[in-house]
Amino acid sequence: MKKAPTIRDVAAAAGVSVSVVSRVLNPESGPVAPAKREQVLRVIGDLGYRPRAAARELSAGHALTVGLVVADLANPFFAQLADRVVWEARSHGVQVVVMTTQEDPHLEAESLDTLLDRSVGGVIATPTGGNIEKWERLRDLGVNVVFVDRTIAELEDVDVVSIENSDSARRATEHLIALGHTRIGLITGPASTSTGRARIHGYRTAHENASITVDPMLVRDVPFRGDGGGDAVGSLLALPDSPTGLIVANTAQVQSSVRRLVQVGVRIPDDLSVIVFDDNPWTELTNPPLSAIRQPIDMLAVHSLELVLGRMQGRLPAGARTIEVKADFVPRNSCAPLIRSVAS
Amino acid sequence: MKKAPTIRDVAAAAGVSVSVVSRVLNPESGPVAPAKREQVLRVIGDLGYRPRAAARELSAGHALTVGLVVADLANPFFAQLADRVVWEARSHGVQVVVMTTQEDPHLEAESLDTLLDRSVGGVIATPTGGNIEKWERLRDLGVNVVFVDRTIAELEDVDVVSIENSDSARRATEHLIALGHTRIGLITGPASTSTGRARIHGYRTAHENASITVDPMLVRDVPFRGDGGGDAVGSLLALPDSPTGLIVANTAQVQSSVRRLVQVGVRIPDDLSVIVFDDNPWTELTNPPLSAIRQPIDMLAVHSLELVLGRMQGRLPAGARTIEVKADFVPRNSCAPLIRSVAS
DNA sequence: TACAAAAGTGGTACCGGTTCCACTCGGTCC
DNA sequence: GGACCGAGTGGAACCGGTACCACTTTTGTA
Repeated sequence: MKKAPTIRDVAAAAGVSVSVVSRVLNPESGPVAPAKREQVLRVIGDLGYRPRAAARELSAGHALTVGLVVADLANPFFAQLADRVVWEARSHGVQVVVMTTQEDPHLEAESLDTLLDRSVGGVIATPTGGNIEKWERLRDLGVNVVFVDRTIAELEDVDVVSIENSDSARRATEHLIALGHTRIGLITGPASTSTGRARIHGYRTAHENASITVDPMLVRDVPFRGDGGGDAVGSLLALPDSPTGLIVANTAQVQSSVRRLVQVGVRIPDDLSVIVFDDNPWTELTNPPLSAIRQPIDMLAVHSLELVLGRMQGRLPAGARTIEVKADFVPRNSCAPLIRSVAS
Repeated sequence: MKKAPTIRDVAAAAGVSVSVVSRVLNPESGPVAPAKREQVLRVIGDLGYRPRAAARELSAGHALTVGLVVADLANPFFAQLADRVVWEARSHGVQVVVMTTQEDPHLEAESLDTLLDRSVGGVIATPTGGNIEKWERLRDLGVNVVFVDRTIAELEDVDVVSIENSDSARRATEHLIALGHTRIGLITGPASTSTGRARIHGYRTAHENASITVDPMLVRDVPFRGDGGGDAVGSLLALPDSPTGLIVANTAQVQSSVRRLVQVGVRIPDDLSVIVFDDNPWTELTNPPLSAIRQPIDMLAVHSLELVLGRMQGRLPAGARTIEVKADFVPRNSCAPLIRSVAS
């Protein structure tokens, strides 16, 4: 087991001082005679020298690393987000430390502490909603925070990148209303989350615009983890006047909701028209292919990273920024016009 | 923007030397009087002191970090693997730096260099198959490498965790043979990968045991990325004597293969019996639900991390270890007995 | 009571970079 | 010819921990 060469090894081999080598490594930090630069670069190549990140971080006080804090990589939405963030980061020479919270504020707090130890320059996160003081502390210590997908209302001055949640929910709802549906179920994340609230809001707006009163029983804001989606489906179907349309407005709940629908033998779209939030490669392989709101995950990733890196390099004006990207509605075969079967 | 406290701040506030504080932090490194320990711990709490990882790494020479190098987090298999690895690592107080290769050896090489800069203590990877010298160099520099899912035959003395690839493919094939199928297509990863070869081997073995000769035209080892699966499906169906059974033996190819099958209107299982490798939550929501080989991803993650951490802490005997875990066959409704329709 | 061993403590070199400062050159300008 | 400049260079402090060593104070045992 050999030992990796250090900057002093390089300096010695090139017959110069460490200062010169350092200046070759960071060209902005000072002049080097062209001949010596060549010489040093050659030695670096020969020795296979690479600067140790830890040493650099220690003296710089912060790392060229960003933390990515998501709920759960088993959720394709977060997985794809992580994929893009890692990819974009790489092309900027930045590494990503991934942490998962499983939607648990305690784990989130732990993750943030760990990231702090690592002196990360920034954090991209889908916050659980708790840990308000912790996020503030992070920011006070100079860590650039960007919330993606969700946000925390109590926390001002934080950059946010999300989709137009309310608008997307409104459009999905309008689509079902236009097909004649008046009893539309909504399954979404807890009302304690920004996305949950926004999507309920959009759903309500569509109803108001069409002068339909919303039956509160049709709106289910359920926890992300576990079988929240399945249970919500169960109780919606058990209603005396069960819905003819359903919007599953959170990626984490789509699988369990659809599974339950399949289990109980609901025919889609004959018995129930369904629209789900977040398109992933499998939604078009289900039976029938599901109409979906497609979140531009790439855009979310690109903008988040752009913001974090921009802040880290101090090339962004002060003041929090909010970026909302548009989500597309992708019609497939899971929605049908309402046919009044018995009554009317 | 405040400045985080250092060990010297703590020492000063507690009226002791930095050595004492360091010993409180690392109990094994020396004794501390109980009273002073209390005192120091209180000050640490008050100040919210946390040791900087970079400083620790610099002096230790290696980091409490492992690199995870996978092809692509958009693939549910890798995503879930990453999820479990991150989770397990967290519970051991270790952070994970994730890198993706997109199956490109150049990107892989770049990733390895970056991880080296970070002085990671270990790397868990699904290698592309290239970069043999690079992997060796990594090992020579004291980085503990564990290959998961795949391996590189040319590289000895590397720990490997994988499923019983050959055996799993054999069982899937036998299942179809038992249903009367004799012309069974196989779509799998490139024969340059260990998994590709092993799965082809298992497929062959099942045929030999049943005294069926394998038509080489039925075996398609195609690239992971792009629409390799779809194209393979297309050409298999275009054969004059097209297969009545199909095994898609690689997660990365399942989606595109199934999509193509749906597109061209093949009826499953009436026209074609299908078995796919890797069960993910969506495979039972397709039409029909797909019979699958379920890889115990949790086990892969746990064992990989166990190996890496064990090596990092030097509590594992020398000599490479190979762990193979069993994969289950999950029968669903995508396989049917062969009914000789026209001939015979 | 004597003396060795163990417990407890502080000082400081070191890990491998970055950065500031002082210094030496040539060349330019008055 | 002396003052002044900028390019080019090396020395050394510093970032925040760890670990070794020397030292003092207990404690235990013969």
